[in-house]
Amino acid sequence: MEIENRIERIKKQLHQQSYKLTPQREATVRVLLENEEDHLSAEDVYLLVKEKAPEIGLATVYRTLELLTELKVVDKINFGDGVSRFDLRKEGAAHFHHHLVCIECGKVEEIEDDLLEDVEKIVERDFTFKIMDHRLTFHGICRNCQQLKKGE
Amino acid sequence: MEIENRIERIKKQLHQQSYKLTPQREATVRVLLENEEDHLSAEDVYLLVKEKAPEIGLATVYRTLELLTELKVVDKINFGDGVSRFDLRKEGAAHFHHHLVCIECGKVEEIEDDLLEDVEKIVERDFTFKIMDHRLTFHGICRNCQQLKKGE
DNA sequence: TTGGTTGCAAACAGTTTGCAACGGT
DNA sequence: ACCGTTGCAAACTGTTTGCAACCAA
Repeated sequence: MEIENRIERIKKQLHQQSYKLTPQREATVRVLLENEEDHLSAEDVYLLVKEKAPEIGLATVYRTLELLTELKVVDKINFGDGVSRFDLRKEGAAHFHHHLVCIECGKVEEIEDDLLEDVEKIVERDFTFKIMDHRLTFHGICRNCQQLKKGE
Repeated sequence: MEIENRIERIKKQLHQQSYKLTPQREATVRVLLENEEDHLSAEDVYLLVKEKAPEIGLATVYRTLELLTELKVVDKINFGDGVSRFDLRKEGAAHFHHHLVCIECGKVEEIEDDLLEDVEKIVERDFTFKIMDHRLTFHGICRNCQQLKKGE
């Protein structure tokens, strides 16, 4: 099963830096894996983890998410409301994926395609800037809301 | 003088929506104009405004910045620390400009060029997503820090 | 006199931290 | 016994809100 594999790999990653995959941490990772497309906030993760491990504390979830961010297992993102969201990094993905945020319904869609190769070349050349990562978000109206507006 | 012109224009924009350019608001706008390249946080703005108008309250600054954001005079941005920063929109700029954030020294550089035209066409076509605005940030190492690293 | 605006303080939301207790090695 | 980890509560930070006072039209 895919999930078990990924947990095993994360476990090894933790061990390499002499951290442990405690039950609380495992439960947290499991929630992230099971809701991979969902852009959960720390609070969201907390509530979901609580269903399986009711004794867990919010602080532990925060600490785990911070740890996972350091290990680059997840990315901490921020769509402008004051809330951090956490996104699993795809295996071997060199770059952060992009997001489409609908300003009508708030839905967030992900784009895996690397659209920025050309743009990055230009930036690196013209600004002598060594790019390590990027964040690209489009704000607009999603397919669904476009349909709804037509019917108005 | 350039600044006076821009204030005059913002004043008109406010009046059109029956808001007033009060002394506090003017002082706030002035600070933004005088620190145009600086990506100030609300707190930053507050401290700078206080030098000229010591009686102003933090809440007023927040309310003014919110108002200016609504009017699209400024853009509210967010580089991942928990702080909102405010950036004057260039006159007539259809799109938000881009940023280069240096992960060594924290400096933020701006790019005015619209690099995303082609990418946007692809996204609008492939995802049926009507793009209204975008945010693009590159994280990496700036010219300066690259030099410093060479010398190590 | 009305309605937008202000300053202050209190409230709030998300996040972090201090600390004593816990648990595996 | 040690040391990383946990849960809890308190602290903190950035932001928002309620409200009485204010001020220009």
